Amino acid sequence: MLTDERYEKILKLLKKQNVAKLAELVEATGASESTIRRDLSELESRKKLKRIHGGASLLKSKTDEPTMIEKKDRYTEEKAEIGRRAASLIDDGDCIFIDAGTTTEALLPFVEAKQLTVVSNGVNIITESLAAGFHTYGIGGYVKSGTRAFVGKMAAEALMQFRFDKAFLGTNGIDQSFGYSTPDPEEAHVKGLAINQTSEAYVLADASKFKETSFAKFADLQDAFLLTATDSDPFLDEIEYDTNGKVVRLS
Amino acid sequence: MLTDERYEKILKLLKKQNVAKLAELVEATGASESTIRRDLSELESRKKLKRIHGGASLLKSKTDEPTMIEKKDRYTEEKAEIGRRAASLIDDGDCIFIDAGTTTEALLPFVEAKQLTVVSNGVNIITESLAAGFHTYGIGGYVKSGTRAFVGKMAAEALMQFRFDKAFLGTNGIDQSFGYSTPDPEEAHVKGLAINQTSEAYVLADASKFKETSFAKFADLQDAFLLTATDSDPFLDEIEYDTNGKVVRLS
DNA sequence: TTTAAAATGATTGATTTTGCTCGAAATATA
DNA sequence: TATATTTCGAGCAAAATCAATCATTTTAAA
Repeated sequence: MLTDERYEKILKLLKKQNVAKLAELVEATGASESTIRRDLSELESRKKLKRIHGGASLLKSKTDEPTMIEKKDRYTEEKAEIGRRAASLIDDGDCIFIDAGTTTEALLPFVEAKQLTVVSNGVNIITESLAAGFHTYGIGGYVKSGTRAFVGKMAAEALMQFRFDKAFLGTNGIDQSFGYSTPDPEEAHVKGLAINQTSEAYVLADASKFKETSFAKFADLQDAFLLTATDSDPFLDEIEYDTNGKVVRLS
Repeated sequence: MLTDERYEKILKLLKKQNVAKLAELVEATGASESTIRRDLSELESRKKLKRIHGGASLLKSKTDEPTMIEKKDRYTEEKAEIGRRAASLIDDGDCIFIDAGTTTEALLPFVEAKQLTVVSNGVNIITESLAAGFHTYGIGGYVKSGTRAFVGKMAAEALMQFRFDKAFLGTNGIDQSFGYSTPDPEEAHVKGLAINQTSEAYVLADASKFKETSFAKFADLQDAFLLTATDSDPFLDEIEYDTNGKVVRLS
């Protein structure tokens, strides 16, 4: 049995069972314990699986979503300030789009408007908006497990049916030449469409996103206002100069 | 039994029952009391559950609405049994529709399939399906605040783009002449469409729905299988006779 | 064919996990 | 309140698993 062949078998069995005991893998491959141990070490370093005492398990843990929860804890202060500022832009009776993500999630708690129509591609946002008592629309489509955002063709088509007064978007990178970007092209597409459908677009970002580029660009800097938690940052000044004032400052 | 396997089992059982006694967990895993105690300590420190004297309980997430929780408490046993039965109908690789509502929410915890595609009009269902690691689609549209269900024209159009192996629906009334009905015509419309798009439709209902009629009819009794928690009820026999066997009995 | 390199399987001592026991703490019962 | 029962946590020894090592086999290269 070739080495790669064993790797295949191990991963296949794992996918089937989620976890596998060392003895099971020995049985399935016909190799010795030592070899399987070495295989597991190798596959672990390749990020294909996780070794556990007595065997191995798949990486993706089905039940928990550490990314969302962990992310939420960080930068809480800054995000709250961003949310506060964004909320102050909203008028009673507005029809707004709120992007999926943790930064945009900080917006709704600060909204003062009594009457508001919220459209979102984020499951978490939808839940919050309902709890706040606003008229709420979700765009449909495939739901990404990480960010819990609707993406894909269905999401895009549904989005085309709306027009917004304001759109609030998250981002993963802001770069002077590459513009706004995010890791997933599918999500980037939805963000881009949202910007097309709105009168005013705002990108909400904390300082960790400055001068970063991600895989998929969704807008030029000119296409949206940049909204951050601070008023004085040299990077902000540069952006403001480049875009003829597309930066939100606290008035 | 591997450590991670036990963790999974413990959490799964907890999700199913909300609380679990130590003895139950010992029974379910085959491990000793000491080991389960150690597992619970570990899982508690990971914030996955809360230890209580005699066992463990879920820690309630603040995103759940109080109204939802209250409703959940009632008929819990019966709903769990309905969920169990419905889940047993699902095969690996199926593509299923799950209706919004509390009764249908009891389905997912019992699903054993590894690979499953879930389409739903319920925000709560979408969240659960994601947590369970399934491929998840949401139909879009206006979100009703009470049931947190997508409704309206957008929802209907989105639904038309899918075909299901099985559809699981909730209802508010089952009547021999009026068929299946629910209070909101908008929701009724979506339910009706879902039935059109599926090979097999199942209506999940507890005994409180028998001989009730609600405002808006969404299907005739012949259009779907009736799935309840019991096998012996005179009303079931009548339905079965009227519909030529459209009642699911435990086999 | 010869030689070097890589992979394998067995062995061994170290480490981790497990189940049991027992006194303490919490809960239920009288 | 007092007493009985259950549950808990810590310590310990047995069992399972692990990482490291080394001799042997297989593979590749010269």
